[in-house]
Amino acid sequence: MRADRALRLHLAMHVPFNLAADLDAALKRAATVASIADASAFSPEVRTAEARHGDFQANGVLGHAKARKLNPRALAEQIVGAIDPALGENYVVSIAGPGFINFALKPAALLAWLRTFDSAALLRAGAAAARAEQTWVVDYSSPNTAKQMHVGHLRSAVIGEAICRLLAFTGARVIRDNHLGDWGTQFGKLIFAYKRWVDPQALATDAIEELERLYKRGNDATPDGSPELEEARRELVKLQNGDPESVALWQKFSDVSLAAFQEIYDRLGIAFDHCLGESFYRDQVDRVYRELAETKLAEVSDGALVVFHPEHPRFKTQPFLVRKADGASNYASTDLATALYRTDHFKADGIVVVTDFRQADHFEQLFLTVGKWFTATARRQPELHHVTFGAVTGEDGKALKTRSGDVIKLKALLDEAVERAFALVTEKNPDLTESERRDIARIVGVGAVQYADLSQNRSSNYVFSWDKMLALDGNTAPYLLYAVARIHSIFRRAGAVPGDPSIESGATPPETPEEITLARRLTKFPDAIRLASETLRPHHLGLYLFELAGDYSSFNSADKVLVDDPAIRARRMMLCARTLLILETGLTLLGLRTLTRM
RNA sequence: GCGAAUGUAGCACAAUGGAUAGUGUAGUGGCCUCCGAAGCCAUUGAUCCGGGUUCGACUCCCGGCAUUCGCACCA
Repeated sequence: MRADRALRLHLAMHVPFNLAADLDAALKRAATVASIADASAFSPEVRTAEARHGDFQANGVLGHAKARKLNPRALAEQIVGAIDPALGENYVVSIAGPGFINFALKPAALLAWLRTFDSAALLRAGAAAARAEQTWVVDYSSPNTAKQMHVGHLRSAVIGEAICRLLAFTGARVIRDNHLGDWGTQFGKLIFAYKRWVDPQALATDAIEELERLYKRGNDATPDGSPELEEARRELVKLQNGDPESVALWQKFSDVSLAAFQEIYDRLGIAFDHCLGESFYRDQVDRVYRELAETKLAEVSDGALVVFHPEHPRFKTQPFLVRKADGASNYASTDLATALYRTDHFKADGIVVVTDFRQADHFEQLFLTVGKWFTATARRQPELHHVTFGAVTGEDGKALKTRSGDVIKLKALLDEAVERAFALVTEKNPDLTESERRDIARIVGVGAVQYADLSQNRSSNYVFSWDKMLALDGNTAPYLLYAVARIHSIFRRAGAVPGDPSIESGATPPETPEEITLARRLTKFPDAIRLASETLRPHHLGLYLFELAGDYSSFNSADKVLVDDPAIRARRMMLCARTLLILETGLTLLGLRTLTRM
């Protein structure tokens, strides 16, 4: 056993995890060896190729030659001639078209890669170099307290969690921070309403529902200019001044809300490290005002403290309002304090905020301000990313508003998804026990909802539709999970454990077209991870997994796994085991749960 | 008014400046005596309009058109 592990470690040192990155480095070395013009500036630009051109292609020769008035084909030949001969053992190298360099993995090289990366730990070890030693804070979900989570809250939670898992897989220490909307003017109205109309019975049975009712009633009862609004404002002042009764009520609202949110998070597989909402920063904004004033970044305009950015076409006149004229803070104040806390306290190298695109101006102004502020005060500069997505709209194209009455609660959405999945699994697999079918329905239903958001990149608006969100055909969670279940089924039938080295030991290199296509796809996993994590766009991984599942299905239809020939059986078992490993690893990275039968 | 995002087959989406723009769904035609047909194979069909940059543009730049959103004390 120990010898076997040592052998695999040895192999891992000699078989690169990310083949594209390895080829890129090899071509740079070759360019130096060949002494091409400006070799140090040569960027090979190796990327995954379309299958008909091989496995990887280098596009960089064209640009390099063009810029220096060289013949691109001749330059390509020069570089290819200087490639380390050892590379030729693994790839068929060719020059095509105006000067593309193509690399096609030989079957033996495919086998070596598949043999080497045979566990989740090795995949993780291969990917973890990208962000080793880095700390990233991810700010996502971030609902307002005293209201239920509705369909509009889904995207931030689902996309944010997938980004957390991708960052962690690529080596980062990830801090999940739920930046709750738990402070502000709405609490004056809520306390006002609570004191008059709370229904203790309702509060005991469904607290968040009752708080939401009270908030709506409080809002309706306090129109502009009314004495009731004045009363609500007095309640807010009492809360802000630390009146014990008010603070106790506010704390109760927060506790009730968090408990309700947690039920949703549990179903989505989300566990926050911190829930540092706006209230957490209420004592930290004075320092922000002081520093922005001292560094002359902020000025007083119409009584408010604002920041302008003279170099920016729009923000030279559109102010970033960091303190209201009445002296109160707003979300710019607390977001600035939040950026400071994440940088100073968490030592963040990167901060990711996941919200809908309507807040793009705010975050652009925030990041510009933070950059100048931290420069002026000689602080570290974390990478700042605003990850946006389109708003959820109704069929009419209008945004679903919180107060419009017909919002869809997240709890109801998940329930409906699970019910639909249950009906489907019952139809497809009536022999399973009800308990098994319930378990499967939870994974398939919730996964379908999660994957609906993760399978597309769109920053355009998301038109809400039950049918679209819960679709079970095509590039969807059920299709991916079905592939997983079928692979498990083969191992059950064979009485074998996926990944057991003894069933793969006699494996020969892939031979049939379907085996080769599948094996080639498996080696592209590192590139999919790289792309998804660098761009903070999980759909790149989702699309890869869908293509992998498709290649597996074709293989599964064309090539029988449990055949008598031991070499063929071993290599097909290995292909099944690796497909399973990468599908399960990838789906987990997207935040989905997987299953063994469905 | 200023600004941003989006615009790809009937519908829904993909394409990190690269080679003949990929997929799903719907349509059409095949495949269950065969490890799970929630599947596989084949096939029809598209870059909003007009310029420009580039060896090469869905992608970058300029000008339109359409949809959605933002723009001083909500978050």
